[in-house]
Amino acid sequence: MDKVYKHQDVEKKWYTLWEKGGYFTPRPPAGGSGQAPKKKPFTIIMPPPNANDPLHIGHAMFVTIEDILIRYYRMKGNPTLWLPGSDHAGIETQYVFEKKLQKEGKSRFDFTREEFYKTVYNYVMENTDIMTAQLRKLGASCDWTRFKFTLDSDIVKIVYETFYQLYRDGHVYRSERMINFCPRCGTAFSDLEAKDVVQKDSLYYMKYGPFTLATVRPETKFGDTAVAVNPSDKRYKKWIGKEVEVEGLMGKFTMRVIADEVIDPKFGTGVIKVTPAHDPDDFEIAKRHNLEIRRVIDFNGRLNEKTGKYQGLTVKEARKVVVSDLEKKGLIEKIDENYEHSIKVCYRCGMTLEPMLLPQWFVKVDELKKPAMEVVKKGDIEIIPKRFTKQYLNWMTNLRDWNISRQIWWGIAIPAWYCTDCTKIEKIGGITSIPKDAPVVVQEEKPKKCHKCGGTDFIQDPDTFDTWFSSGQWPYATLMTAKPNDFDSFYPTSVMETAADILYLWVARMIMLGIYKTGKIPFHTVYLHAIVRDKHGQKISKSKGNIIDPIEMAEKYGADALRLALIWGIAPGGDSYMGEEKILGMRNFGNKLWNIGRFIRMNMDFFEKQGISIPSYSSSDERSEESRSLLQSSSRLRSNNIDRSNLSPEDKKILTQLGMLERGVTKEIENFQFAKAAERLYEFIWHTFADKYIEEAKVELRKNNAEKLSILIYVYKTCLTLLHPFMPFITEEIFRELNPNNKNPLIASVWPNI
RNA sequence: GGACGAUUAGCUCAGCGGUAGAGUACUGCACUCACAUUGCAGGGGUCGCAGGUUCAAAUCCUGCAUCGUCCACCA
Repeated sequence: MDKVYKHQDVEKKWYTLWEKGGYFTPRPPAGGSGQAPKKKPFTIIMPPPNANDPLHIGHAMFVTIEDILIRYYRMKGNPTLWLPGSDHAGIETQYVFEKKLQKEGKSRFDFTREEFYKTVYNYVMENTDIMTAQLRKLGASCDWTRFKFTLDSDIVKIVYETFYQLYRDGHVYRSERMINFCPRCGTAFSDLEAKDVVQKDSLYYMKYGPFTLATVRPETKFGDTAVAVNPSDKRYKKWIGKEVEVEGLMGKFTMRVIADEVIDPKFGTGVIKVTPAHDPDDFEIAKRHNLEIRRVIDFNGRLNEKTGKYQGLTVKEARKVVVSDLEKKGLIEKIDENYEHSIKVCYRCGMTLEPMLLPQWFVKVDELKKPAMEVVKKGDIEIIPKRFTKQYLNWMTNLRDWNISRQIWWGIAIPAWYCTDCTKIEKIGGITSIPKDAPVVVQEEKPKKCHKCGGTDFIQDPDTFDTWFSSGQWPYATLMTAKPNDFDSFYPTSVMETAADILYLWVARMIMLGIYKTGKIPFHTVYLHAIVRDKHGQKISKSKGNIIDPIEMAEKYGADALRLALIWGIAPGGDSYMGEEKILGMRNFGNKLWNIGRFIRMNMDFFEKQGISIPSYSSSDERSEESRSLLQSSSRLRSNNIDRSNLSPEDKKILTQLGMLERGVTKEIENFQFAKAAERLYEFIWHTFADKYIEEAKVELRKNNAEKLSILIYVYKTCLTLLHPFMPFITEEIFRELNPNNKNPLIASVWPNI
């Protein structure tokens, strides 16, 4: 054995051997004679990484955890499937790509939609290759023969079927509602994608006919269609229902005064202007009072032709100009400059979101959420850590209809068609707007003839699906399309392991859609890991410059060291911190492990040269399928050639401790306590086995005590087996060094039976 | 405005009813005989604050403080 473990060569070599050997593909349950009870399949659907960016440390986190589980169950003999994939990540990818275009001085509007789609597709394909190579580097033992992409035609077909079904069942509808629109990204977002930011703004008290009212958005005044007060507000009672005359920037106009319960008399002066087209609350008020809805801001974030000389100004610019003009006219009474409130910004680009009216497709969640809550309440789906159960249920309770249409090109086109003869199609600020009540045909193919007017020209809905609408179907969509019978064999899956911050965005939707489409839960257990932080506990982000590149770390210290460092010292669901020193420490552990192997190998060589035979102490490499039953039925101590009475107290002690370790590690893995399992192994291997037992054994080895060596080999090999899920490469390499003639690699060895 | 989490050794975190733990950092000694990516030895904490329950509390309860996360349509 080399003096130093060379992880670069070893990792590449073994990954190729494993993959070529077909070890990642699920094998039928053991028990050739058909006597052995069939073991339950163990399945994880990999959260598909976005196909637009190389992997970051968070990906390395889920790879580590999932690979530990997968390797463990595979060694236990369960038919084990880990299905990999990648996500087209609509908005994310389009954003990244448009930024790239911007650098080249271009925009998406320089392309036709088809060209754009094709260009992004090629870009994504290139990235996918990088991404899958990186997953391999980290040791992910997933089944590449079943790799799926969210835009694979068979996946898209299933996404469409679900959409048709939802539409037929009345769970999907098209409607005009106030949505969060990002003028820079040019698309609407769901509520979850709108980030709340608290900031200080000016609150303007402006004169408005006989009233003074407070607003932070004077620039929207051109869209006002009423003035509202609280019905019980004595100050304004006499005005309710009356028309008032208001002096404005574009002359005098009249405005109706209405009363609505939502108006807080304590806010400002107790009077508000109602701007239904640009404020969600005002929109609701307008619906109750049948007010006119007048849009004055376009989808490009600029004021439109209804605003006279202000047309073309951005919201920000317009606010300044409008305020200064109002001041000139003496219409501003006072300005509170320290008004603190929260606004919604685009989670992607940080731009202030404009509440806008645009017809959108929605999933009605009322009926979908009921069973999705039930299964969690009843424990059919267990969420780990437990505290997220409450969060999940709470969120579900308050869940509102889900906007699933996005005004972007990169994604799955919505299969809906409108007859151009009986529909008035408008282009507003780069957005194609189709009226909310337009007759729609929901199907994949372009319809031939309009049932209403007989027209033959149709336009497809210009929008694409929210990425989460397709990834929300991932567990069943993948299994229905990967290999024949996969769905029957592996659905519902065992564990959904993912980051805690997408519990709502993704997990909740998978549960709702999974139950709706298949009648079954998509997975039994949800295991949520928290975010990886840097060594100071800071959130990792590009802007902070504290990025830890997992691939760089794996190249420097080895994937094994990185993997162990990632799960080291964290409670389930607790935040993980990651510093280079930690990886270094784990690399050192690997070095220790390697040197124990060298020590044993050297002694084996020495004994063999002397012609001393080493008794076999039931080594795990010989646990073939045939010997499995033997192992299951009898104690390993009795199944070997060692006379138990010869064991020294130290031997008995180490074997007892080893037994405890086997039980401990097994229990911890099954309880998702990976850090505990790893710590037990670390402690035993280094401080119990190496520091104490081996040191004591040296005396006996010098006396050519072959039985001592056989116990060393046995304990060590067992450790390698137990450690394999955590550090697959180095354990596999040492294992081979100790058994050069054994064809059966450690990845296919049998987990110690307990 | 709600909900949840955190507060333990210089740093990052485990422990969650029974004599304070890990990694890392630090100090001293030790390199022919597996490993200096090492070994041996050691220093370092009234476990955020204040009450309470208990024979016994980092650990359970109550309140407070600070930090963080999520949720919520308030102009």
